[in-house]
Amino acid sequence: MIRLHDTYAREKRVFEPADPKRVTMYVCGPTVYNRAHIGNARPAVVFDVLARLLRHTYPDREIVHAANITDVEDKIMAAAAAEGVAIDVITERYGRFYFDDLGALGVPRPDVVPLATAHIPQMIAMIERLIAAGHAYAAEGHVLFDVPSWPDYGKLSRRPMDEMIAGARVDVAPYKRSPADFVLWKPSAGSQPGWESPWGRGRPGWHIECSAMIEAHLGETIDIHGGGIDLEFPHHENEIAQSSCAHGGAPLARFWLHNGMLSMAQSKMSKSLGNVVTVGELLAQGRKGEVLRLALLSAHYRQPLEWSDQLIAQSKATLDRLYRAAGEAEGGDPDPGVVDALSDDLNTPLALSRLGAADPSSLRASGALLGLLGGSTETWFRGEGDERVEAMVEARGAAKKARDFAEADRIRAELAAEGIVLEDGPAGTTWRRA
RNA sequence: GGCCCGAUGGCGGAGUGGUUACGCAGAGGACUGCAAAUCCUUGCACGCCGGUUCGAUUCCGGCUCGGGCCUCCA
Repeated sequence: MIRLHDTYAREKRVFEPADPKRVTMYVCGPTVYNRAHIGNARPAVVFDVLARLLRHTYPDREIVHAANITDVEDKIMAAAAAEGVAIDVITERYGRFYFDDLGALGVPRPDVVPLATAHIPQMIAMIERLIAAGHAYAAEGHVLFDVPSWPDYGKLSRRPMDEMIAGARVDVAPYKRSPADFVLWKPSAGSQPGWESPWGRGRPGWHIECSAMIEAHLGETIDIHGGGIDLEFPHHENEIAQSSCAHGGAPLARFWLHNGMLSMAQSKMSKSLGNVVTVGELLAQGRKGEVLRLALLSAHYRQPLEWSDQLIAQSKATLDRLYRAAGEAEGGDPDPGVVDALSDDLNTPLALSRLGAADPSSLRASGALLGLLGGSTETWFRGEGDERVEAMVEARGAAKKARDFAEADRIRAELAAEGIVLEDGPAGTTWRRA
């Protein structure tokens, strides 16, 4: 039995898929205009663990994990203009980087990866339905969602609608009926990417993308919708409004899950603040992707997590210990304690602590649920084979046998200087990279 | 200012109405030629003030501090 914290209800609820054959999950993906930072990777890792848990819990059902790519957006246009290249040069480049980075973190490509630009007709169709139903209106080339027409607006984020309508902090565009109304479609100038529509040449607003792609791939009501807590308002609120109004009031998602933010130097990791470290940079520093993954899972997904070198070092130490315990075992079933911990709203820190009590083969299987411990222990500690090191270890063994400890220690120190640690055991000497 | 979330030992981080995980780091010991790894032992906490209760870190209220969001900038 899985229990998940539903942001909408603000409590943990027992999760049971609506469809006996299929489980549907959608997670808001990136806008591809630059390299992903480690904070961007948190939802991808967290919901990958959830997908693994769902596959384990519902082996007879199809698990459909979808995550979109936003490939039309003003920031992309700005990035393309800055480099003097076409839009799709930017989106293809950073889309590829994104999946490469996630792959390094042990996150496979989701089952469905819809591109916004591949769903323009579906977006237009949904907007037309919203207009027909009286929930949207066209004005000066824009189409706006009529927020006051949807009384449940604000329920997810618990914001009183009258305040949103009354007090907008930004300048309100004159064509808006209510300050709270948001854009579904906006006009594109000649040089901007655009598509023909009933309202002229234009492009979609950000929020309608997710609603249309969810409908196209997963249906009207999905089991789980995930994303960062910073998307709760307005993005997810708007998604709910659009989808529910287009579907006669049907809820968009049965469970809303939100991950907490990563911080660095005490504040949210974000480009605008400059306190960012990208996955690519961390990998280039020699950090192993699996270490980064464990670091991201070391706190409960809803808690904020402070990213630091110490966190990385601790995660590395933890993985060293776990790989040692796992040895070269394989097969086995996941430890029930680990499964229970994950089933309780994805309690990864508790699951991690219970990994320590599992026997080797169970440890491997339990690790697989978390996307950890998938490689061989020898590779983990040594990386590529190294004949030169082997020869030095052998030479030191000979020196030891001759009780020439000065020579043996000299060789050991020489290897230590390269970050190679020797360990003398009953079965001989082994070595590893620190 | 509004809404929401959090506050646990040197650090990270679970959990619980009463005996309070786990990991890292530290200390002592075993093992080792010396180490490393491993094992054993061990010190250290529940932001502040009230309330409920036989009893609160755990429930309730207030406060302080920190974080997130506050609309076509996501």
